[in-house]
Amino acid sequence: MAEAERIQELLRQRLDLGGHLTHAPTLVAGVDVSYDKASTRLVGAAVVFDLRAGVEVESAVVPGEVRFPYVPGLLAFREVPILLETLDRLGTVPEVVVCDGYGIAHPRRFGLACHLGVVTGLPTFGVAKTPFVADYAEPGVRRGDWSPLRDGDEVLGRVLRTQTGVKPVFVSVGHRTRLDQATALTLDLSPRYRLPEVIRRADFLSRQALRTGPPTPR
DNA sequence: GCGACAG
DNA sequence: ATCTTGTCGC
Repeated sequence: MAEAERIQELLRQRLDLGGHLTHAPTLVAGVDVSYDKASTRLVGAAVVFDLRAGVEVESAVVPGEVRFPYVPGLLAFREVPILLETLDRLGTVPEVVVCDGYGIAHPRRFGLACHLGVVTGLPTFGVAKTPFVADYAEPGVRRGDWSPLRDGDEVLGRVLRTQTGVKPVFVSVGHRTRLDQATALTLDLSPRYRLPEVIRRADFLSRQALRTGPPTPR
């Protein structure tokens, strides 16, 4: 595990926080991984949406095996392998990838979204459901309201209200994406529910494959 | 030393 | 992540 932290440190040197999405992206992908509590089986899923047309373009679902334990701060080592395979199955190259978890708002400033971004070279950002690191004040109650996620002087992300009166999500940039873009995209992708549509869909597909997938032993 | 701890 | 029904509220 000390080895993983070293790799994390090396990859972090390739993180691009200055670049940004050229303009409003059209093809946006969402990725997620589901696990089987009774075995080492896991399933990765990626869903691509055409934001302009407002429709799902395609999706990919890939089964695999757990090869790394869950350790807070090292989630990427557990999920990136299957996510790379999953993204490879896509027929299109998304302009940005939304991850279920954190980007820069991480103990060593290199969460899942940063790791996946550096390894793929694609712009990425993370949308997490629960707090991890950094402090914050509860944002306003209206959709679109947000408050900074901060650790001392540095702003690591935003606590964003995607639906009025609903618990907020935690947004942080991963690679080649700006916080304001990640915020706007998260809202665009969440017109009806708390989480981005692409994440909800990827979660659904991976979970479904986990249920349907196991060949019934005889 | 103790508690916290993305998914 | 995963285990899990009903129930409160709009």
